[in-house]
Amino acid sequence: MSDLTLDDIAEKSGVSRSTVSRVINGQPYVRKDVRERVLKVIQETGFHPNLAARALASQRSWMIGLVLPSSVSSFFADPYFPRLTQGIARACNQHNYTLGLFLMDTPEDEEKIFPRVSRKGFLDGVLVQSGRIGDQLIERLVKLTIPIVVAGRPFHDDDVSYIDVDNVKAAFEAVSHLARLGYRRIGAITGNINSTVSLDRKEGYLRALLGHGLAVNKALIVEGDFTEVGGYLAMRQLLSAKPDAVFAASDVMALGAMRVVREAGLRVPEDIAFVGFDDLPLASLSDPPLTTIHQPISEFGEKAIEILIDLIENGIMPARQTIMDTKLVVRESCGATHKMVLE
Amino acid sequence: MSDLTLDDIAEKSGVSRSTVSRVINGQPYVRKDVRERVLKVIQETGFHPNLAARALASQRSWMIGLVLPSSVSSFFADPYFPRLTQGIARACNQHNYTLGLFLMDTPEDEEKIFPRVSRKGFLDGVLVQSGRIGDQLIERLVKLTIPIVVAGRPFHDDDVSYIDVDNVKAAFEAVSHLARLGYRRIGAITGNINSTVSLDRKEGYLRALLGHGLAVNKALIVEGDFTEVGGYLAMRQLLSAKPDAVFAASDVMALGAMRVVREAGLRVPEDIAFVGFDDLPLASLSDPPLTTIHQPISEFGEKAIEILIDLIENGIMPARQTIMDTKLVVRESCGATHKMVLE
DNA sequence: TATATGTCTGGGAGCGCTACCAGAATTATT
DNA sequence: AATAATTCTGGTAGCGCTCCCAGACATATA
Repeated sequence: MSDLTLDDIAEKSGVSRSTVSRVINGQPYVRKDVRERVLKVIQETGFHPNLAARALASQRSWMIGLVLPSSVSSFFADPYFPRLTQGIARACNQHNYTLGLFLMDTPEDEEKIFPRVSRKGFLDGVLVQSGRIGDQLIERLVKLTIPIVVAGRPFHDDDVSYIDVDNVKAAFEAVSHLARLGYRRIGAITGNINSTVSLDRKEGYLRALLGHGLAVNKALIVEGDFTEVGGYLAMRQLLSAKPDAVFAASDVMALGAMRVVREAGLRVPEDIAFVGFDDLPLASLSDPPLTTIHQPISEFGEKAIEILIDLIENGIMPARQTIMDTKLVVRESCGATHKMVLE
Repeated sequence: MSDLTLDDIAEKSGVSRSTVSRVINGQPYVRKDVRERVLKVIQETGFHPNLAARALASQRSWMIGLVLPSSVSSFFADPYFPRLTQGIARACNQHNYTLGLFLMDTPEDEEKIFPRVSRKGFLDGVLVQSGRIGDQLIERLVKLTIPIVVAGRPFHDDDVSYIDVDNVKAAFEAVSHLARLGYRRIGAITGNINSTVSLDRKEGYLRALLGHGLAVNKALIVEGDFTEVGGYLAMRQLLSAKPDAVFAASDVMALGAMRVVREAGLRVPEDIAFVGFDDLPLASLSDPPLTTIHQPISEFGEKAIEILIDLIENGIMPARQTIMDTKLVVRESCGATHKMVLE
């Protein structure tokens, strides 16, 4: 198809290569009729400039890398990441960037991919998902001079631009909601405790207990791993501590946990109430519908890309932190409607 | 970091740029000690060749595009696609290709992205997800001379390399299994009927009925859309036709459908048996565990990439069709174990 | 009319590689 | 020892763009 070059188009439209370049890049200083003539030739021939050549000459690839570290293995177990990816892809399209996907399965993958990400002139910027404690990847990437934005608060957040939701506050609200409904033995199923998300949500849980004069009971806190199975296993453990309500750090885990309750012959929310986190479409479809924290996942991705592009196009500025809002969505699993009916 | 060029490395190791290039690309005709010397300098400096320059000079970008047409809107609704993407990403890493993700939300996106995909010298090859009938995208891509592999049988399958599972056979087996268990009123929840997957699975369903002397009843066939909500709605419609078993064209739809059964106060499999399709992790965790057709999703993606790379590296050969095997996984939702206990 | 200011256009250098070619150095063959 | 074959190395010409500069042309200002 487009084996044509700028010179071919130049010749066909009787101008110089420079002028064609100007037309293609929408630059000023081209007479109107000339511009139209060139545009017409481009249209007719179906010409598209060679991106490799453009990237080499302009030192810009118009490509953004999305890096998902191997430590975040739940990518495809948790619908969160596909949704995030979707938001990111949409934003990239909108801004005419191509999205490169760097999905790492294993730490060895990381070694293999790192050079590719770090090559100068290959990526204009990188969006990295925050991983687990001790993960060196982000720090290594930050050391390169390449523009970078982290999705989710990284452990060393000094001097790194990142975007996150206020997990502490969100969890605080979720658990406070349960406390206000009168639950006294509120359990928690956390995510893998080696990530900031998990730590922050746990922190919110603890603060809420404190704020409502409830004692912290270690037996009521179990670590999950953001998967349904993880939620299931955690809940089996939690059951013996006899919680009257449970805050799960993700909807998927809440669903797994609720399965345990059902299998034990107990009811949600009458015997054990639940609040989840994410507000995936699943949440409103579960039985009973799940009360949860709504995260604007897709917008989160879009915003992340916008920040990154700003960084790319307007240079390195002091690292910027962006915190997005969440919202408690009350459905039936927390027993709020149930309780109101009773009163 | 790597603001270095080949010439810098050449100078530092006292050889010419050509020799360094040979070393980097593992070409022969470099004296052993020279090679080692150069390698050492590369290591020490952390040099990585500029990919844009390499792509321009060699006319190879080492980049593969994964194109998901807007008609496949269920990218994040259905865990199938994330899993597929994972397999694809893994294979790309393994073969040192970078994966470009072209996720189209709307038909307008398609217009915007198409030029980017078709640009000569930008992508070495394209893997496209088969879309819906009338979707022009694949045909447009095929017209370009770029190597292309379609995931899922396209409508016009002449002269296009594609990879798929034998959906007809798989559905046939699933439904035959139900028929053998003695169910007589076997319903079907199909996918959007404008795609080959859906048509093929429906075809398999019909053939199985035929093969077991069961009448085809239009009221027992309802169109879904591969989402849980779609399955839910389809089942509500299906319920009045009083099926004793249902074949759902995806696990996710089966799950939605089973929810209807539960809400109607009926039991699975005693009142209505179910067989799904995909064998997602969800399937073994549902209540009851779902009998389903196992697809090797991740391997499917890997195989697709391998075919594409072969196409890229060894030139255009006659279009190749690859069909992968599926397997019926019997769990409890079909009532097989239940029936055996009764007998 | 002469000069300044602004608008338009083409030429040429260069981005950092690969690939080809010619010649030097080394080894094998007569 | 002379020649042929092979291994090794550097020089050079692009790949297809962008970007800068100089000059042509058009319009505004004195």
